[in-house]
Amino acid sequence: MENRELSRGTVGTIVLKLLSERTMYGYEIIKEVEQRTGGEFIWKEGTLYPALHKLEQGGLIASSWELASGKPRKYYSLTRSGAKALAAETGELRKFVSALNSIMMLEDCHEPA
Amino acid sequence: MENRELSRGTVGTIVLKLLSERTMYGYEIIKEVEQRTGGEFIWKEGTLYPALHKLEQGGLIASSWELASGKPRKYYSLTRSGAKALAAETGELRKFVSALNSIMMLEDCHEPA
DNA sequence: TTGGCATACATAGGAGCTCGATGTATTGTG
DNA sequence: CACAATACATCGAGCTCCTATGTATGCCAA
Repeated sequence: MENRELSRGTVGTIVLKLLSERTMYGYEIIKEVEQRTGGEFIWKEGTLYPALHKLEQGGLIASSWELASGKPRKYYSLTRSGAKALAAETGELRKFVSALNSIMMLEDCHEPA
Repeated sequence: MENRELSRGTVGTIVLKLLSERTMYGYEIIKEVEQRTGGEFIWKEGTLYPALHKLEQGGLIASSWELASGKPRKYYSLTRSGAKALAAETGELRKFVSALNSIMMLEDCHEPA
């Protein structure tokens, strides 16, 4: 993404969303985000790890170290509070995009099948 | 908006979009944005005025003082460079929303009429 | 075997943007 | 006549994300 300000405020919500689908570790999240967005969102370690720590401190996610192919990985999972936060933030995001469209008229809609 | 980070990076683009429709002055822009978004985007003076100055410095908009009902107003209009920037930034915004949807699946679509 | 790359964690510092607060001044209204 | 709305402007605070840096392991190729 060229405009580095746009992604602000979305990192935490995206992490919660991914963890609501399955347990994941940090590096895996970075790669998953990059893949799903077709390389549009490329997060740096300095972006994700502090965000994960903050989410854990807030009790929205929980972590546990596990061994995979000899390397220790810190797996994160969504807590009940995290699920609530995800719902709330998804609503905020939806309102934001809707408001943005009311002026910019981006019309990010798919063709009917 | 509750999440104050979301609006980051969108102010300049929204201003360009509004000025592409008609010439406007600062205070008018604030009210127009508030009205069109149904109160979702409420910009403060400390948000808009520095943004306007930066856009003008960059040559994307031009200003001229005019008198309306005794009060001096600084009217802004889009320059040719501004129109180009608007097109580019609109594309960026569209890609951003699309990438966001690829993970969050907000589906901000309207019902067919 | 040794160098390089991907993997995997982490933190500190800097930069940029928006908001809150504050200031000035005029117009319209109750 | 006081107050709200209009209309401009700036400064400092706060938050987030990126760059840079550091550590360490596993794997593959030369």
